[in-house]
Amino acid sequence: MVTIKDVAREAKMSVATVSRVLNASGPVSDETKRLIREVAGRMRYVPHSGARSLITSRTETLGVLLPDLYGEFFSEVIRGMDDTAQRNGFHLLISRAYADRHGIETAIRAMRGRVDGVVVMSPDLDAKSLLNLPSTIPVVLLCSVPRGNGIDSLTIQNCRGAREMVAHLTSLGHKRIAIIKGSARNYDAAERFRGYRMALREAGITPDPSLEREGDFTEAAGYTAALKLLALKNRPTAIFAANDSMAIGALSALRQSGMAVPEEMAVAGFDDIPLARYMDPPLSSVHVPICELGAKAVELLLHGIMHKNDHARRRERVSTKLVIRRSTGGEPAERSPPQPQTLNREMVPV
Amino acid sequence: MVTIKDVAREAKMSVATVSRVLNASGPVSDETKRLIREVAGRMRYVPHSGARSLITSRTETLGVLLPDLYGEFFSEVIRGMDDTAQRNGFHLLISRAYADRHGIETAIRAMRGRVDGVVVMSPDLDAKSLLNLPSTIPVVLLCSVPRGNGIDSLTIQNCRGAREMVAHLTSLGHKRIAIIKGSARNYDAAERFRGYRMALREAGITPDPSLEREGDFTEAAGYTAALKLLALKNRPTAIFAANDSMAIGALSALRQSGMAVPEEMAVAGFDDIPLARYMDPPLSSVHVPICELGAKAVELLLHGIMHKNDHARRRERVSTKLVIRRSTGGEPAERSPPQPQTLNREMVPV
DNA sequence: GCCCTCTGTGTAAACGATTACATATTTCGG
DNA sequence: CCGAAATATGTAATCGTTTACACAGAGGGC
Repeated sequence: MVTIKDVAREAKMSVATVSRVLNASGPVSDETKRLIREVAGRMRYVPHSGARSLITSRTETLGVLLPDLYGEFFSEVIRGMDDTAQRNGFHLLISRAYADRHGIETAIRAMRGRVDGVVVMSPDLDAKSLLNLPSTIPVVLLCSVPRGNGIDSLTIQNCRGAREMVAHLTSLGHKRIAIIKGSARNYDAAERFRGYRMALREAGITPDPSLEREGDFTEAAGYTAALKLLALKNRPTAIFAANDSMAIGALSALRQSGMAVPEEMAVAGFDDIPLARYMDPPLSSVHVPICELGAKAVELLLHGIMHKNDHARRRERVSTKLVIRRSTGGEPAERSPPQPQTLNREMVPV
Repeated sequence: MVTIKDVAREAKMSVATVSRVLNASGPVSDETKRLIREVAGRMRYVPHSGARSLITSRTETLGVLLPDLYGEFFSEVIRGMDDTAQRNGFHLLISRAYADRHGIETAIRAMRGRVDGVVVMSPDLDAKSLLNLPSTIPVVLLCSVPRGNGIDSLTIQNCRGAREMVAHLTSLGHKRIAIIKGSARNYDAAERFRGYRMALREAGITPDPSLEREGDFTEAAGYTAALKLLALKNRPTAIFAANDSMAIGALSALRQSGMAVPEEMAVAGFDDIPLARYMDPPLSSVHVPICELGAKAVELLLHGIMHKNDHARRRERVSTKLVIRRSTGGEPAERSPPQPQTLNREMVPV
């Protein structure tokens, strides 16, 4: 492996000068610059990042700690992160970890010295412990309960998004709106549920516990929950699933049971994954700009790193957008005069 | 930041002894061991990986270079990689890069000194340049054209999988089988197309260019291609899409055009993403063990690292599995006596 | 002609770990 | 009871960078 010394020897210069050229620090004559660049390029010299980080105590690497994520969400959030990181000359060290305290602490430990900061996604409601993370380095909490102790955090506007979708359903005249909830201990899930309840209350509807089903964000859970809802003697006329995967599972169950969507049952999801529009019928959903979420998280983190973490703590949220497609129809089972529609509509592409 | 010196001072021992305890190298008295472990734990000492890598010239980090990947594939492959890496005490440095020569070389360059080896996924057929990678470190090529120059490679049994699926369709009596191809310059796509052609030939069917449609692995492409196929005067009776996303797009198009699947048109995909079984009708597909693919890639890489890359080059492939669901039906448009069914069947879950 | 400020370059001390070698102590066979 | 072998610990060199400091020469104001 060629080192800075090799380059210096070859160029008949000292290592200091080579370093100065390559980091554009300090004055160097144009001729020397040219020479050293040429030699370094020819020898394919790349500085050893370990040695560099030893002296500068910067690694130019960001840690990313994720729980078990599936599908679209994972890839999109990483895409956003990597773009922003690369643009700023940073690398991404990615690791999956159990969401509990121990898992996260161990993982952060293991990253110490390898990263300048960490994005932690720990959606578990019970992970109180994040309060006293070994945060000698900047941390950004992503889609996690925003803790008070001075850690930046970034979340989705879950509550607002859910509330808007359910409000849309009530505006269509639905009175019995079921929800398929996300995992019991999941923060996003809890917030979406809160939005659901809020919208019902605002529409003067009393929540019916039999319409509130447990789920876990998988298609299978949506499928099962939908069947249970159909078995009720007093059926709902609409189902709001806390994410698209469950909504798709529900659609599948309804189809098998011969229920017409949206005529007999309206269905809505959350996330707006690319597939949503290719469902039958195309699925109404709450759009989440996942990629942007990752990008913002990294931006926050980089800011924390640049300012040595002594800035006012931020608590940001990315906003969602209602996307109404056919699965929520316009004609609920129990009719009521159609409301004026101010939400943005979108149909299946040509 | 607490260093090994701090620990040594606190424990009233030399750094050498501390290092020996923490790395279990060399003889140390039990009492000293206990003491040092206690002190190190109390002080929350974590060795600086940069310093360590400087002297050991190992980073215990693996680089992963991926192209623009979407959805399931990305997350699954990373899951498999991370599991195996963690189990062996390694970290994952992940980066997206353009698939062309320059992009990959730059990315590998940027990783030098940070990683002990790299998994490169470069599905672009034209990326001949991979031949002379700056491979001072072990490299494993994933889902890429296997190059001859002594780089380990790991691919999917694309050709075989596609061939089996198309053979299944011909066995059902289909004579006019269309294909929606993957991206023109994509290796996996090319192989799947090869399998398609192979199966046709084996069934004594002459390929019809009008039934071979260009695609790019997106739902939108599948949607468009399916519409084009429907517009033909001499329509196919079955559509084989080179991946599930396109198959789903095709299903959507067929549905909108009022075509009954599988009665009027059979549809099959490739990948068997989780959603496949929740389609209407549930989508027949070629199952790819993506997670395992990632795990195997890392295993290969670790092997290369342990053996300092001087082992015989390997070229492995993970095998696919036919999953027949309803979208391929059993009754093609043009009847023929049903064949005995030896393939594994699977229906929508309860 | 002198001092001061630039410019361009080199020397050597960090950074935090590992480890070969040295040293001190104990164990033990004969 | 001696010397060898084994055990336990310390000293210091080393890895590849960056950078404070030193220094030499050039240019310029007085």
